Amino acid sequence: MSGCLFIGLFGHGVWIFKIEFGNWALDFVGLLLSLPYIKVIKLLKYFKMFSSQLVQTDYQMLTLLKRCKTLRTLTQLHTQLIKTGLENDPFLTGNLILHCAINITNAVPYAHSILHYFPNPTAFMYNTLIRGYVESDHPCNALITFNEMRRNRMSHIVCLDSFTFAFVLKAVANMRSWDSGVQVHCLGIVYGLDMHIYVGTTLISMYAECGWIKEARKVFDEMLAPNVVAWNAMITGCIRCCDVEGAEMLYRRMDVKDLVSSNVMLDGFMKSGEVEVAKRMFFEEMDVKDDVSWSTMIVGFSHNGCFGEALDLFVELHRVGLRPNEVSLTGVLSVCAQSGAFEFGKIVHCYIEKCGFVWIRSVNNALLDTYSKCGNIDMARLVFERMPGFKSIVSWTTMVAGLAMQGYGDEALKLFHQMEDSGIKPDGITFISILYACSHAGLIEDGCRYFSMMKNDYGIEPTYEHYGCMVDLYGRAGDLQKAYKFITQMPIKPNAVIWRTLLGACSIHGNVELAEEVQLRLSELDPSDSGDHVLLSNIYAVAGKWKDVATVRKSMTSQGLTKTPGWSMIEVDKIMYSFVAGEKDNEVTKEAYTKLKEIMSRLRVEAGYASEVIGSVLHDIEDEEKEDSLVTHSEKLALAFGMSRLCDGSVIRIVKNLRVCKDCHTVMKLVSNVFGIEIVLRDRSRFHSFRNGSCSCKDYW
DNA sequence: CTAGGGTTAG
Repeated sequence: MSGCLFIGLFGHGVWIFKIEFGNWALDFVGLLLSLPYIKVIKLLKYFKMFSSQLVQTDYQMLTLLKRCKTLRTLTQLHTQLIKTGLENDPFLTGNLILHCAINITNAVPYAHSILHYFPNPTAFMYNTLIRGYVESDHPCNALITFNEMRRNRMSHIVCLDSFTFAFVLKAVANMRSWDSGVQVHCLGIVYGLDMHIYVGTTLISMYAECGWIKEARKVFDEMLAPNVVAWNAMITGCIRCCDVEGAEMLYRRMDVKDLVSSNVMLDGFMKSGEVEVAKRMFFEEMDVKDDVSWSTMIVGFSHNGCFGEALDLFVELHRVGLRPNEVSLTGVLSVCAQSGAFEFGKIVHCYIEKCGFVWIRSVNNALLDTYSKCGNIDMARLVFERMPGFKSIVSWTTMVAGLAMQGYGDEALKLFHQMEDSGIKPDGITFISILYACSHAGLIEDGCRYFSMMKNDYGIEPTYEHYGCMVDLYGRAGDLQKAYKFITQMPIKPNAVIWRTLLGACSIHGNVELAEEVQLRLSELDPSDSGDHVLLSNIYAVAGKWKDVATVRKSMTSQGLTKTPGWSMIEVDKIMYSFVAGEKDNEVTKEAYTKLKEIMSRLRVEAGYASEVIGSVLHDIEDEEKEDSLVTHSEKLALAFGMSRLCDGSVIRIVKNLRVCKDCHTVMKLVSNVFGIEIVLRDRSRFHSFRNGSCSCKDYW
């Protein structure tokens, strides 16, 4: 109260005074108020001279404080404060809490203890502490602190302000707990702070984050004078709730647009899959672009599977003289991971080491994922072990998933226990990796145990993906009846993906009868998925039921469904080459075919290979079908091309978008033996490492 | 000495 009056009376000069001495100076205000204006100014001058020593100590302390990088050095400084009797200085203690809660990792509880022992904590201290909890692992502590603050307010110690509400609302948004959000909103109204522009903007973000777009819109519409930031928050909210059209309408209505608005729209178009709109109408038209615009585009391309465009833009970014930031780096690494661009990934890794990005966790996690998805588990392990600072849940889960994909089921489970020991709590995605590890390594009992552990010990509600893993676990192992029973007993209605998983298992184990029943369910849920029809027709083909094959294919044609074209990619000299089955009219493919011919004849002579497709079984299929079955799969072409181009001793790494077929799998095994080379093939479901005539999947995939 | 809107890995 006195502070407000003081500022009101003397304006600017006093404001400087306040900055220099902090809240601590307010104690003097009450004394000064009773004196005439001129005398106050004089007094102030004397006071400044007199207290310059003190100010000196304050600044020294502040400088020291900023140098503290760890909790250890900070506690030393705290001790120093206590020894010199400065511990009751609200300005210094406030800064101590700020530094502790914001700049030092995992030190928020310590900050809280400082506040706890401070006789009359200021609003600044509370606000800072709440702010610290927002980004912590437990944002709910922000709410607890908020309530503590309110209790103290009852005894007239602190006053809630707009900062308080802004931070608390952010915590609520991070927790996605809309009921607390509504409560805090109500309190904001009680305190008359809901119309504050900062609080209002945070309210919009909070509601949108929790999926309450209507409420967000209401706050926005009721704002007296929404500024650009508020508009941007509203547009972002629409995009979060998948309403790109609404976002675009708002964007067009804006009087003042800044760069952020355009970046939000870029992201919106990318998220809704409108890559061309983002590129042509926005990115290329923008007068001013910053690093966020570039990273948004690279990440957007990556999410939409436009790998070539993402890499081009990354190179372009260099060409125009800009430097990639951590976000564009994670984006480009994600492209390498998805496409298996191992060599390109290694170059990005060098850059990361050289430019000091190794300290950023998100970059490290992306790097880990890249090596793991490029089939180089040793490099992935290295990145994981050398990761600076603590390993986040993403780091652990990525490593577990990587091991699982390569078939190291036991090691994946061991790592999971290490993660628990290190105090990191697994979440739903961690369990997907664990269940995946179990199903791909044939660890059925373990899988069941982890599934119940997830529900009972961790209270994680299984999603479709978890159920899918379980169906896969039973199905892959050949217990189709158990898999079927599991589906019928699921507490949620099984979706197409679940049934599709069972269909896949039917295909592995050649169960025509169950496959037909599953197909019936699928035709109700998702009749237009060409993959299902292809799978069913393959099951018929293996069983020799050629008439049924023809029926399925005919019904596909009449529905206008076409088979998803299979592609395979291989990297040679940092260039990605992609092969599509049946394509013949370019030099690269011709080269691949020539080499393949040579390879296959050597396999026939030296390993007695005979194609599983060519033979008597084919005479029942129509001509078109025959041709389709005889078309060389893309992975064989990629293999041949790699063998023709890559030097001896290098590993052949191929990425395929669909699952590898049995014939290609056999060919790869034989090639690894006859030619003495190593092949790493990543298909849609897992990794296959071929060496000395056998595969790491032990023919279990 | 604090604040609201944009891109980040599993």
